[in-house]
Amino acid sequence: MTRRRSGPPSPSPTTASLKSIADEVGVSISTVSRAFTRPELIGEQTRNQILSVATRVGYQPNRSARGLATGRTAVLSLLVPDIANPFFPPLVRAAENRAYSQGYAVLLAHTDEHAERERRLMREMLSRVDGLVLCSPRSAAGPIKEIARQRPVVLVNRAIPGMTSVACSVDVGVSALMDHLHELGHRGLVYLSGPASSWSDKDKRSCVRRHAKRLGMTVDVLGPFQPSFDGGLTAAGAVAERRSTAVLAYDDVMALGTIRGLTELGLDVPGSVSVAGCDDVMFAGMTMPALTTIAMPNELAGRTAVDLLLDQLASPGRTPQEVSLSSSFVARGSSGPVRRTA
Amino acid sequence: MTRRRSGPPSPSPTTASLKSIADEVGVSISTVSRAFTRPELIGEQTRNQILSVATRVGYQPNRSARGLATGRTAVLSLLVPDIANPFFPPLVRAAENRAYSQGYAVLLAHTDEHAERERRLMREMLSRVDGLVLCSPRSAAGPIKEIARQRPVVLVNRAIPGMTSVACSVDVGVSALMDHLHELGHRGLVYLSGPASSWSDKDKRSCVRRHAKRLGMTVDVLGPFQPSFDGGLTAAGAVAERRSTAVLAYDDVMALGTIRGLTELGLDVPGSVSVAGCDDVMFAGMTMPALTTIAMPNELAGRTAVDLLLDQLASPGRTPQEVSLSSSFVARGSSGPVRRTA
DNA sequence: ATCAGCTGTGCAAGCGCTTGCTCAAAATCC
DNA sequence: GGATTTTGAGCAAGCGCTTGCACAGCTGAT
Repeated sequence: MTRRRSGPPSPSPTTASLKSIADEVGVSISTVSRAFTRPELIGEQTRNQILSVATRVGYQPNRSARGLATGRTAVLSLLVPDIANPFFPPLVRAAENRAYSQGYAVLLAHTDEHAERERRLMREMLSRVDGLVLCSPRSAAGPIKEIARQRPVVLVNRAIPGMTSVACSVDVGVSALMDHLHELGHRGLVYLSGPASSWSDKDKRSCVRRHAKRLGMTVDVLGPFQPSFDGGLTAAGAVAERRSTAVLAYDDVMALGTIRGLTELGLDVPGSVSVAGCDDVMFAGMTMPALTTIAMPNELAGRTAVDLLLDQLASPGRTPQEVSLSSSFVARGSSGPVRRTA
Repeated sequence: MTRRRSGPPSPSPTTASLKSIADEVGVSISTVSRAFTRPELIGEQTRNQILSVATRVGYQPNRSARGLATGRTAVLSLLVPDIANPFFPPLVRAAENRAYSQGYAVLLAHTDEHAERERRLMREMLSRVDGLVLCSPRSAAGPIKEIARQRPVVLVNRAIPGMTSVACSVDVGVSALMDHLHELGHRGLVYLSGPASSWSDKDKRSCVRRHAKRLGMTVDVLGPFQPSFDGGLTAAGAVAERRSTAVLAYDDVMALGTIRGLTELGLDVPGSVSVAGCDDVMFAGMTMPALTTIAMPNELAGRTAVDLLLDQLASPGRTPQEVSLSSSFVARGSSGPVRRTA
C-alpha cells in the first residue's frame, strides 16, 4: 500500500455528503446540491470542480434525505402474486428495466395470492414509493382505490373503472388457436378453467365461447382446477372421460400436467388429443412435445405498466386509461390433426 | 354517503403525520413517536389513545424521514443476474419472504450478467438500503469489497475471502447422480460446461472429476456452451459424436436442449443416452421424459442469505462466515440403464 | 454615470421523524 | 413527612438535502 500524499490519514468510512464536498471545494452546500439537480444554474468552472470532487470521493446522495426534502423517493413498487409463477419473471424484468432506465428503483413484493397480505403491502408501500404497479391484484376495488387516492397506481391484468390498467386479452390468440384446431378437423374444445374469480379466467372463457360459436364448434368448460401441474393431472381424467379431441388449459403449467396425465392414461398427445396452454412460458418450447400455446405479451405489459405509471407521476391530472394488449398464437408440437375414431 | 358527525368536512388527502396525531390526542410529537418505537416508555392510556387514532387515520410513518433520522432504511437490496432465469425466482421469493417477515422491504434489480451494470447498481443501492445480497456477482473482488466496507453484504454462489457468503455445492448431488449412473452400467460421463468463469461451473467440474475417479469412470468435459436451450441443442451434436451414454449438463435448461437435440438426431433419451441437469428448476419434473437432475436448495439459500445479512445488521462486528449448502439428487425419467451397443 | 437585468452563489427554512436530556408528578423508601 | 427513585411526557437539536429568496457583481442599454 503506497503512502498517501497528504490529507487525512485514511479515507474516512463515513459516506461523502454535500457538506463534505462543499467544504473541500469551498462553496456552499446549496451550490453543490444544485450542481447535481440544476446544473444550468451553476457556473461551469464551479460545477466541474464540484463534479470532479464528487466522482473522486464516490458521492452518492442520501436518498432518505432527498426523499424527505422533495417528497419523492424515486422508487416504484411492484406487487406480484408469486414471482415463482413463470408468468411473472419476464414481466418483472421488463418493468424493472424500464424503471431503472428512468431513474427509478423497484421494490418487489409478492402477495402469495393472499388479499389480506396484498392490502397490507399496498399500505406499507405507500410511504416508501412514488407509485405502484399491481399485478393481478386480488383485493376488492375499494381498498385499491383507496391506495390510488394517495399514489398513482397501475393495474396489470385487472381492470377497475376509473383506474389506469393494462390487460392482455387472449382474444387474438384464442381466435388463431381455434382456427388452427378447426382446420385440423377438431369440432369441439374443452377449456380447463383456472381460478374462477380471476379476470384472466373470465377472459379466456368468454373468448373461447365467442370463437367456438363463430366456427361452429362445441365448448365444454371444465373445472375450476388448480393452476398447477397437479391441477392438469387431475383435469386429464375428465378430458379422457369426455373423449375430447382438443383441450385448452388455463395456463401452460396446467397444460403440461394435462399432457402428462393423458399420456399416463394411454392417450397420445397430439395423436389422440391436442393440448394447448396459455402464456408461452419460457419452458413451453422446450418440452416434448413442445407446447402449442397462446403467447401473452408480458414483457410489453411490464414495460407499459411502468410507462403509464411514470406518465401519471409526470402529469398527475392525466385521465386514467385502460390499455389492452393482444396475445398471439404459437403452434408447436402438442396440437395436431384429429384422428378418425376407431 | 352519510353525513359526517362532526370534525373536518372531508378526510384531508394529506397523509397523516406524527404531528397530526399529536395534535388530535393532545400530546407532543415525541410521545407519539415513542408510542410506536418504544411503547414501554409511554403510559398505557396515552399509548392506547395514540394507537387508536393512528389506526383510524391509517397512519404510516414517513420512511424517508425515519431513514434520515435513524440512518436505517429497512430496505434490503437483492441483485440477481437475471430474474427470468428460472433458477432465481424461488430464491428471490424466499429471500423476500424472510426479509418481509423481519420488517424489511426488498429492492430487486438485475444485472443482466453485466459487471459494469452490477457495479453501478451496487453503488446506487448503497444510499437506499441497509444491506445487500449479491447473487452470483460477476464483478471482481475489489469493487465488491469496496461496497462491503460501507454496508453489510452477503454473497450467494460466490465466495470471496473475508466476506460472508452462502454457496450451494453440487457435491452431494453429483455423488449420488454418479452412483446412480454407475449402478445403471454407465462407465463414462460427459459434462457440458457453462460459463467457464463462474464459481458454479468450476464446482461442477471438480465434483464430477472427483466422483468419477472414485467410481473409476471416465469424464469428458465439453464446452463451454451457452447455458440455454440452444446451447444444449449445440451440445447434443458433440455428445452424439462421442457416443457417450451419460451426460450431465450445466443446468436444466441446457439439459432440455440436449435432450431435444439428441432426439432430433435419432437418439432416444434415456434409451440410448441418459441426460441429467442441474438446479431442479420448476419445470424439470413436468417434461417428458421428466428430467433427472441435481436439486439446488435455492429457497434455503435465499432465506439463509437474508438471515446472514440481518445478523450482520444486528451485530456489525460479526466475523464473516462461509455457509455451504448441499444439493440433492433427483432421479426421474431422463436417466436409465446403459444399453448394450449393437 | 445610472439603472435594469442577468448570473452565479449563499442563506436559511424547512421536510417528518428520532432521541438525549430535562423536568414535573407520582410512587417508594426510611 | 421528607428524601429519593421511578414514571411519563416534552423540548429541541439534529439527520442530509432542496429550494424560495436575497444579493453581489457584471453586462449592456440609456
